[in-house]
Amino acid sequence: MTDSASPASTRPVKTRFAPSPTGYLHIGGARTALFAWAYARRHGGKFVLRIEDTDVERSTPEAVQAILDGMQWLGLAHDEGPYYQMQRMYRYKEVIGQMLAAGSAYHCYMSKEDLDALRAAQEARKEKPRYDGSWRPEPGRILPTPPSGVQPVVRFRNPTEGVVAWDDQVKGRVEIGNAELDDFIIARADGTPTYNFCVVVDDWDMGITHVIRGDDHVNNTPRQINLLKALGAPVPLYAHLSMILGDDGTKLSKRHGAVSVMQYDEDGYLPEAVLNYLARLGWSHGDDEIFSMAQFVEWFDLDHITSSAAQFNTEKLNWLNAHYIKQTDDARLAQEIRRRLAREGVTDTAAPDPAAIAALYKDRVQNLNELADAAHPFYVAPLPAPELLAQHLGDGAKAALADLRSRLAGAEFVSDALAKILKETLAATGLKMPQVAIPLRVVVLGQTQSPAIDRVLAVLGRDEVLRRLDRALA
RNA sequence: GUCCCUAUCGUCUAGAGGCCUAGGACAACACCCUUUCACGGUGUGAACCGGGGUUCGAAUCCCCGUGGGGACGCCA
Repeated sequence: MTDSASPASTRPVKTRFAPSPTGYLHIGGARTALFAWAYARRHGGKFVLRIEDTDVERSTPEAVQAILDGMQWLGLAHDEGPYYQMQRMYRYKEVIGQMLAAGSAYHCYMSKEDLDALRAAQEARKEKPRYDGSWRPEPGRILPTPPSGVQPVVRFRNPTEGVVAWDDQVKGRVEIGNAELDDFIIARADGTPTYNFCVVVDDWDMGITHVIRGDDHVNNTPRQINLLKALGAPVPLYAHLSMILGDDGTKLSKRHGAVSVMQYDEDGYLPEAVLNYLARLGWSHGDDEIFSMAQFVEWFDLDHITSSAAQFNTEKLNWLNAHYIKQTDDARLAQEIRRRLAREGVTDTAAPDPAAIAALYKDRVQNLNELADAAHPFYVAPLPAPELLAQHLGDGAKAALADLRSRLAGAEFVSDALAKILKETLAATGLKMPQVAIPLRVVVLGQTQSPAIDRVLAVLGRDEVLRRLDRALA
């Protein structure tokens, strides 16, 4: 048995991102969302956000918010939803009722304890653990009498023969024998429906044509296809994305590497950089490495998704981030400087203009926090470390700085003029540029390294430069 | 244990039988630029998991190993 011809390809494209709100949006989920979003955009279709919150124990409103925040930060806007599965209970119950009536589902009274014992016995025999069908109705078969006081679960009457197959848009054709599957539970004893069932009803009701999701769902796909067929619903196309491994090649977990996308904001990454990085992680377009989301949407296809797992590489992300920071206009970077400095309690950023500082540093930093760190001494006069002073502020250097100070008093504070004055001091003292520039940097910024010192002085401004010079020479 | 997926430089990848002496990017290294450090520029080293087939020809197709991953829940 193969796919019943599904009209998926003739329906308007509709994809979905369906996270369960049991934690934040992590990098793997973000990539899945990005691909599903891009596919819908690429084909002029719709992108649905669906919150799979049927696990009442673990779902939290905070997690829902975290996912929404993450999507917003990335700029992945949905066209429909968010739908909440808990709000669709009436529909699930309706479909379960229909299936029970049609005989494609049945009540099972096996207790959890008996089920566990069954599984344990099967594992002891080195068999694949599965339900044994003891409550499955068959023609001519007499079922046991339901025990009193036991609330039954509802199981799907899975076909016992043949194979389920689909042409996975990433992995190619996948076939799984029905003999490998068992009659899985679609409604718990308390009546709440389970994952595989909700997904199927939702994908059907919402008209999902392309299911783009993580690799870990490959094993659910044959069950969902069987369910879809039992319901007479069209079977969507499936594309299973392989997982993203941590920087060290091991699986991402909450304890290890699977950080919230919002952590990237915290760490100074631009969403453009994260998006571009994610787009290239598991998908490619020839040799292209740097591209906008508009370009990505134009290029994105399922054919060029890699089928093997990819290892996350922070260094490449850093490179992209540095690139995007260079491209970003100074006004936006100034906002980022303000926001990040404020986190450290530096709120007075009136002067110098943070945009001027951004211009000075944007092509030498890898992330926004470095940019803010660079800006910090412009607002808070640094206390140069004693070692630096000892190393760089000898008598010769002090004399040179004193000479410079006297020339600076009446100078115009623009970099060209300042560069000229610096050269005058070199001529007067016979020193080389680094012999003056480095002590100057130490005194003015508390660091031995900075952009061209004339530009730094110009941005810092006369009053502040003279004040810092005087303090050091006192 | 059973089932499923997977395998090209350290990493992300190009590659759909001859265009491959395997290309690009990050990282590394070297040199250049330089007012320090970066940025930038140029260049170098670096890979088809192993074994069998198929074919005139295989990184590309098939099989078997091996490695890696996933699934086997009244979680999603």
